[in-house]
Amino acid sequence: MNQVVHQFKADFFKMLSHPARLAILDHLRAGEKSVNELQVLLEADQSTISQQLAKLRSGNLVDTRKEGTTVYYSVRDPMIFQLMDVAKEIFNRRLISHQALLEQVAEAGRASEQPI
Amino acid sequence: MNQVVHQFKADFFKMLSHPARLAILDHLRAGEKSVNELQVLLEADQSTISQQLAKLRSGNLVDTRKEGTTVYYSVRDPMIFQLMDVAKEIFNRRLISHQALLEQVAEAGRASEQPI
DNA sequence: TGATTATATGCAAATGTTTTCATATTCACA
DNA sequence: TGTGAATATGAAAACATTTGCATATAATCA
Repeated sequence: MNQVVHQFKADFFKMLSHPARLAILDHLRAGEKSVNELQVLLEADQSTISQQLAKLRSGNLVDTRKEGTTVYYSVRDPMIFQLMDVAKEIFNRRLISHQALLEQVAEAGRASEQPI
Repeated sequence: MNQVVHQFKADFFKMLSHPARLAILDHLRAGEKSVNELQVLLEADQSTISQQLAKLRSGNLVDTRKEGTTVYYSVRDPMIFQLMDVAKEIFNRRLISHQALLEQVAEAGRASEQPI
């Protein structure tokens, strides 16, 4: 396993290392969504969503379909969901300590709830 | 799935978004390794390895065991390998276009081979 | 104790990512 | 054609990560 391949894989995981992108992918589990729908679901502004989508596109994680002025996004390979599910399993097994998560949740409760 | 959880998961994937950290984890598949062994395997300098290990520690991905002045690292939850294997599968299915990988490999061939 | 080996940490420079705001493009329809 | 709606892009500021170097700690051994 050489350096180039590891760099390549690192770039792939980097795609998944932003909360908005994970949220987008989660919403796409149910099927394709338009930019506007995602914008509403994530409560983030248009430009932010569009730029995160651009990243997902550049990483070939999503496909697009245009209908009039509306662009629909969908995940290219549903196996990405399997990956996310394995990650979820790892959480459930407390690789990341329960404590740390609780602290973050408490922290978020104290601060006003923020959109993406 | 709220914002805090997505942030938490994003941080987790971020752990895997660096080539040196992925290389370290791959080497740990075979069992625990000392910092020095990893240093040799990755051809990176001591401080760099140590700081990447510090990240993996802070993310609770690895455990350490001290023996004299030597510190041995091992992965805490082997399920992380399952995650990496699913990622590999996704590559094999060409989620990431074969073309892009070839370009990067060619690029790396042109430039002199670099350590981590 | 002093020297040596193994590992960790602090800090500043270099680099990369994210956000925000403004503007551009594309399509539809009056 | 002109206007509005949906999406994309550019660029600068804010922020985070990575690297390299110097130094610190901790254990071993002469």
